Amino acid sequence: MSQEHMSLPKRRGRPPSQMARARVLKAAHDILTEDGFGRLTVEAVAAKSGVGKPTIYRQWANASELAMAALMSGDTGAFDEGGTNLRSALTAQMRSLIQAFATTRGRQIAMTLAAADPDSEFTKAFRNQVILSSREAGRALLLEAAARGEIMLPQDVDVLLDMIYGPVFYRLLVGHRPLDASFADNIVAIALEVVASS
Amino acid sequence: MSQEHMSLPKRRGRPPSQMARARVLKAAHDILTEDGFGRLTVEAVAAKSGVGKPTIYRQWANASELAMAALMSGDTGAFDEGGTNLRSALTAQMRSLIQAFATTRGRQIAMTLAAADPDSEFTKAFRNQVILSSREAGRALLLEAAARGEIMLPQDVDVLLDMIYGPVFYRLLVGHRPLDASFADNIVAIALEVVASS
Amino acid sequence: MSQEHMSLPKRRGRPPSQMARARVLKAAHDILTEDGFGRLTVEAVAAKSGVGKPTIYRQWANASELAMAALMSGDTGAFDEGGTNLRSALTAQMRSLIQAFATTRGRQIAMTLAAADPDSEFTKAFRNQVILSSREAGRALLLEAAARGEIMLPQDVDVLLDMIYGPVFYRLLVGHRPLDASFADNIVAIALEVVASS
Amino acid sequence: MSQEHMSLPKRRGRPPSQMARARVLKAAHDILTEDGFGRLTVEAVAAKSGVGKPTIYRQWANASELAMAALMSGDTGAFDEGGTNLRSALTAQMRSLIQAFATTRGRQIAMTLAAADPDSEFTKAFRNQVILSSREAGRALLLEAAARGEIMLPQDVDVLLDMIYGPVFYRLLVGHRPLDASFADNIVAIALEVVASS
DNA sequence: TGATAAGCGAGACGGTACGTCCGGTCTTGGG
DNA sequence: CCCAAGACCGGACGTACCGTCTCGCTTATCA
Repeated sequence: MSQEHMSLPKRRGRPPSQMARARVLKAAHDILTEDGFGRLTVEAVAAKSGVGKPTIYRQWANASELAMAALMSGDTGAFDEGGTNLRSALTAQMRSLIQAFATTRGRQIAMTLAAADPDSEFTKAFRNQVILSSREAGRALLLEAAARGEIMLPQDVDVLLDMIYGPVFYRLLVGHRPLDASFADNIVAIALEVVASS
Repeated sequence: MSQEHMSLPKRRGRPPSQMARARVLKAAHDILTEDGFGRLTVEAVAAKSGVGKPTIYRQWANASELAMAALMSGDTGAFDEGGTNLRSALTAQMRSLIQAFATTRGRQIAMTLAAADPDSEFTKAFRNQVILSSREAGRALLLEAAARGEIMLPQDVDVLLDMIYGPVFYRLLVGHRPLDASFADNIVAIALEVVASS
Repeated sequence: MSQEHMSLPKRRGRPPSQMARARVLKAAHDILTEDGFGRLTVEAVAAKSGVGKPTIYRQWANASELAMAALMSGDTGAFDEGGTNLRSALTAQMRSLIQAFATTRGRQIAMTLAAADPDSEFTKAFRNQVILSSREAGRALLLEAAARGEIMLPQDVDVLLDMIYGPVFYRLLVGHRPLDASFADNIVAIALEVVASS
Repeated sequence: MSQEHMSLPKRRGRPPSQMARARVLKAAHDILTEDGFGRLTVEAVAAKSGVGKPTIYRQWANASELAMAALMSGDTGAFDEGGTNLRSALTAQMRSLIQAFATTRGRQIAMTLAAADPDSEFTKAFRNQVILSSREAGRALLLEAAARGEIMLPQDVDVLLDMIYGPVFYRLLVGHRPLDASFADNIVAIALEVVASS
């Protein structure tokens, strides 16, 4: 009696082919990793996947949305949470994040986000799943530690979170300094100084 | 030994036209502010400026470089330094920076940077002049204050600088939170906690 | 031996809808007269008629056949036979024919015929009903007059008929001279000179 | 002082490539003879000729114009004028004409003409060069014979010409009777009856 | 009277071709 | 020797239709 009102649209007509969708995402992902964002054209994806261009355009409005879908499709969003206390957990997460973004893929994610229509629903989903999921995981770690009384959070946690995760994208996009493990460690060290309770 | 390093090649033929260069930059700037980065094509700039495409390609390798040149051309890189002590100076600078980037122009700068070849000399100049100049100004403020004994800097100042300036680009690119004056103030407040000397 | 050849298959299942057929032909006819042959696509007919594409393809193999069916559906093939003697009857028929073809519809008939598969059974029916019916009516008039002894027919009447009716399509297709009533009269005059008996 | 006003445009910029033009026409001609008018697409011509689509569209507005250009390019418009007197000359011309059109090419010419925009300048040139040149040659033959006093022309020679040349296109397009040499002979025979002077 | 079979609309599918935009290059005549 | 103009070839765009194929629904005949 609970989920009877769930979406049972029973739409007429031939349903969209899940196989076509999967082949498109696979092809887009391959092109992205092999040739880069600049080569991810709808034409190339259609040719590589064997799916017609109109079929692609039926689901995605342009190459940017397709790129976001491909980047999301093979992404769990999970991070190694490496320990019980805040410092080790946050450090593990930051190292994992930086390792994930310090590759070609990281730059492609940045380019994709920069090129995307910021108001599209697709873009919002991409932001939440790919960009902000780490930020939310970090927020959870901080809130738990604060609940345990280990730390004192500032009134505006969002700013602190941006100061932790923003620098990763800053270096990724600007490239003035390397993205490496010691960068992760240093950010965590400074952040923990801020929330040191005493 | 004085003017040997001067550039007096006395090359034969007609010299490059400074007027053509200026018209191209003007047209590129106008297109950028009116239509956005996506419409800044060499074709459109040539048509609007009345300059031939080859003339454009002689100076800039592609539309990205042209966009960077246009964005640099009308940019002094100067910031209002609003006071004598660190907090007011840093706050004034951050507010000024955020005000400058919290517009369409800011997003175009991010898109341009994301699309540019990261190894190009042009891109490096753009980074230094448009992106990193604020960061270097901030570094100067911090170093001066440390020299006065007002603050204690961490061993790696670069990380602290990235935690101050990275969040601006993070919000600019990701758009999850607004870029406003209170954001500037909050960042400065947290940063100053880190460097509090006692 | 009487109704064995009748089509009484009494097939099971839902019979084809005569209403769908009528709506398709109506829509095709409307598109043809409003937008021309180039706009007569199966897609457009389906959309305008509210009939599904597969239903259309069940009866007609392509847009050409559909166009021919639409052009045949509103066409009686009857001509005003305006008099008792050969000259007036032939003149009346030619004037009527030219009036019928000297419109947009005439050109569409020519385009349809040119685009159709010449070996299709559909095309043959279209030719006989729309193109050649006038020629056969003319043949009947000539044979009757010859039977009355008014004229002398050449050994190959087909060539004479082609010389009477061919020029109409010639001008229709090539457009070098107008299709008007005096053209009808002049053709009849020359044709009658040929068969003048004495 | 005479041809100074001739077209010496001295246009700036790179001139259109005659080689590209020739390759396009060659490819179009080959496709026309090998696959037929229905397969003559701009896409296919571009692929076969190695010329870019925009280059093709710069010269021809659509596939029909391209087909007409290809059909004109390999066409001298000359007919064997087989003799000194009217009957043999006209017979030779008609046989030659029918032989030229009683092939696949003939049907393609008809289809091309039917599909073409009747008001385009291109179409007019095609009509004059490919369709009506034979008619004008026939007019010349008749006028010469009339000048010699051999025949009596009707007041409207155009109608007579249409009755001679129209039947060829009639049979070509409608296909109800074969296009052969005896058809040519019969048409000439009947036409000469009309102009018999006595 | 109820099963079952065929036709129905809707609509996605893989495709082909369209006509256009822009990229980056090349070739002119003119300054 | 550079400039403007402008055509070149090529790659990709996003759209229109093609003709085919599932769908779930409707309508008829036959068991």
